[in-house]
Amino acid sequence: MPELPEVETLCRQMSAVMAGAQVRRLDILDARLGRGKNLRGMRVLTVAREGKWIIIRLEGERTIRLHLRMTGHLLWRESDLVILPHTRFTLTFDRGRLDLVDPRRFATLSFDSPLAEPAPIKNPLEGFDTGILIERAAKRTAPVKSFLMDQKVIAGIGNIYACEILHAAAIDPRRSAGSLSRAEWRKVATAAGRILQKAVACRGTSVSDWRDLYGRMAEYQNHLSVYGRAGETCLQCRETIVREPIGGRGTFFCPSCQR
DNA sequence: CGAACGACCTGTTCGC
DNA sequence: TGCGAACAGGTCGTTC
Repeated sequence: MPELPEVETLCRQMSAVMAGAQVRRLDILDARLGRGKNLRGMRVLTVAREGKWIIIRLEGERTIRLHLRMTGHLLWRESDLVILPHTRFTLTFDRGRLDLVDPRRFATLSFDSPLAEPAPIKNPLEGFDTGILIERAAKRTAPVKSFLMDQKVIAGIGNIYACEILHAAAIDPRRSAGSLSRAEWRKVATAAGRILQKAVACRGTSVSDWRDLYGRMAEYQNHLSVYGRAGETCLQCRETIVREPIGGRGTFFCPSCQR
């Protein structure tokens, strides 16, 4: 589910409501998430995003690391504290409760674990270095779309935004990453920066069931050019958008203006 | 090292 | 209407 803009949205909203707050209790409802910790009385220092990871830093060098994978949702609730279906943990504060709701149970939770090796482009919101892209893509034969989604290279881009970025850059997603010219990588970098920034401003993309921390729909789904639009008309050239699997993932593109 | 593919889960949508 | 197949925002492990 959530890619960089969705996770960024949740982190900003959590930071606003949780920073400085004291944990009352943590309850793990799904044993798949592992054992909980006694965090009672600890204050939240910061809530930050690393790629698609959510890092909650607490007093005493304690951290909670959370990854929502495909269907993880986080909801902040202050009234009507009924446990919704598929709730996997609850983190209770004096002023409200943070719930993880995750139907597919792919989300993961860990405590105090070491940070992963940062990707060369660890925060696409701060801009891209085209040189790094070219260097890392050299000799890679996998499709450029899979390359954009490789978290070891760029942290945060997933299926929706990879499709949108390549359409904006007019690049065929099936081309090998190593085949793009410098000028094409510049177009990709520019498109990626612009699209991700705008998606953050829109609080993400609500395809199917994504909602923000307060259960509200996002806005970027109203700006999608290709994702989810198979059979519809390309707004750029009037050709029909197609869907074709790449790397096992549904990929949407315009066969006419993406070359 | 990189690439391809199945596995992990459950719910919803699609096609006959 | 009903039923099985296909599909879904993401990674990870295995095999070649």
